[in-house]
Amino acid sequence: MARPSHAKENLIKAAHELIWENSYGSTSVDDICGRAEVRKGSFYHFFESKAHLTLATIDVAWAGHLPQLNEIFSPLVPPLERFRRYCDAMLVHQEEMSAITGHVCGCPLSSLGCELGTQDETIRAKVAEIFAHHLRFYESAIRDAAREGLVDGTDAAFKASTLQTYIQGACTHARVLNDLQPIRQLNRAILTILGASSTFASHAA
Amino acid sequence: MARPSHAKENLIKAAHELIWENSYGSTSVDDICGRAEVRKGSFYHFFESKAHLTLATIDVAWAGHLPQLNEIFSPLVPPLERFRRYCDAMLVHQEEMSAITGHVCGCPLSSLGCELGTQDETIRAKVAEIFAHHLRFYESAIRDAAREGLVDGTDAAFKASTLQTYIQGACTHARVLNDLQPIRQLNRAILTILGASSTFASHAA
DNA sequence: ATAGTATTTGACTATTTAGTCAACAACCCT
DNA sequence: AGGGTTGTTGACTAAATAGTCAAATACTAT
Repeated sequence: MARPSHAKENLIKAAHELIWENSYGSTSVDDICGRAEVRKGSFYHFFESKAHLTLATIDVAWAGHLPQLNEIFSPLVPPLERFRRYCDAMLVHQEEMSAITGHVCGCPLSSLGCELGTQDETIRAKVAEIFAHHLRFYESAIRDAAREGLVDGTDAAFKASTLQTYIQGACTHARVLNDLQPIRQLNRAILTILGASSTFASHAA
Repeated sequence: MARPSHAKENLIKAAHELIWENSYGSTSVDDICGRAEVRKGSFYHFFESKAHLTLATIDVAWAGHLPQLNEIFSPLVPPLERFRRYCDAMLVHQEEMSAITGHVCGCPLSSLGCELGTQDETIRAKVAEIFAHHLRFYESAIRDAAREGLVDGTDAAFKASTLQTYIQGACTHARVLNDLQPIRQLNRAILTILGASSTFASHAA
């Protein structure tokens, strides 16, 4: 063993930020090394390529995100409030990024998956896999809401995937419009899609 | 006047295809020239830069798309059928692209806007402007549907923007999953969002 | 202390990139 | 027919790009 180093994590953090804020294509290895304050030799000591670093970036981001999802979508939380908290957290997150970068950045996974979806199958598949995980949180919240009579429970799987598509759309749209409005409307739209009256939203709050 | 040429339109067509199928960042000027069978000198005779060509690409695509929108969303078409036709046309289009390229390609405008949203303000603004045009078609269809008692007409503007967000999400999601399913479910989801029973869908068909 | 190992470094290559330019060629109009 | 204008060409530059490598360095475990 030798020489403790933060280079690897610095590179992952820098890559995540730069790709999220800009894009995969416009972020060079030199850019990443620059922000991470790591020389290029070290980059290739830890990662085979830019694509491999990007995969690591996704893994690390997901590992950091999962505990939050588990907390927000805990079965102890009333089902519709899960969505409310989820939307709140997303808005806070987007507002922070917007304040830092001067742009609405949207969902890093979504943007990356969209950009590379047709080009890098490994990255596309990993993004898709993480989306599949999200779907389970939505679906279980919908079923719990149905059990409490808050929403219609028929076809929870379809409703969950509709929600996911919508959430992804809100992130993309917010980025394109450079406007947080779609994120602000997220919870209201989710309730509309679920067929729960928007009264539930304020009630849960 | 001198020498009629197809170089300009060939370049626009090639750029549109390559950027849609891959991405802006991974499409080089040489790639575009290659597919258009035009030499690079000619490229720069017609366009200042790759970004300028991309803007032209958006303009031309929109000019070609507008007549179809006008037809599909004609006030002579029953309002909910407008959405059905719109979804049908989108599915056909996506299936074609998928057959040609081997990938689900999603919405070229959406992908481009997402990729460049934080980097090229001119392109972002143009994409946003075209989205704003689309919104009017949705909104007017919703109002017409409300007048016929097919949907609840309160907050047509909110419902239209919810639809747009959803549609954009479906395109992005389909691309990331490399699966046409979100597009196939589009009409059903739209009816759900509008609060029209899905019976209307088959009725309209 | 020091041996061994993981990390760091900066200089290096080879390729790709956007963009330039001056000479040349084809067409339309008169 | 031929002049003027527009389009074409390919060779050119300069910068950016991903990725390599051998030598140097700093830490840890013994």
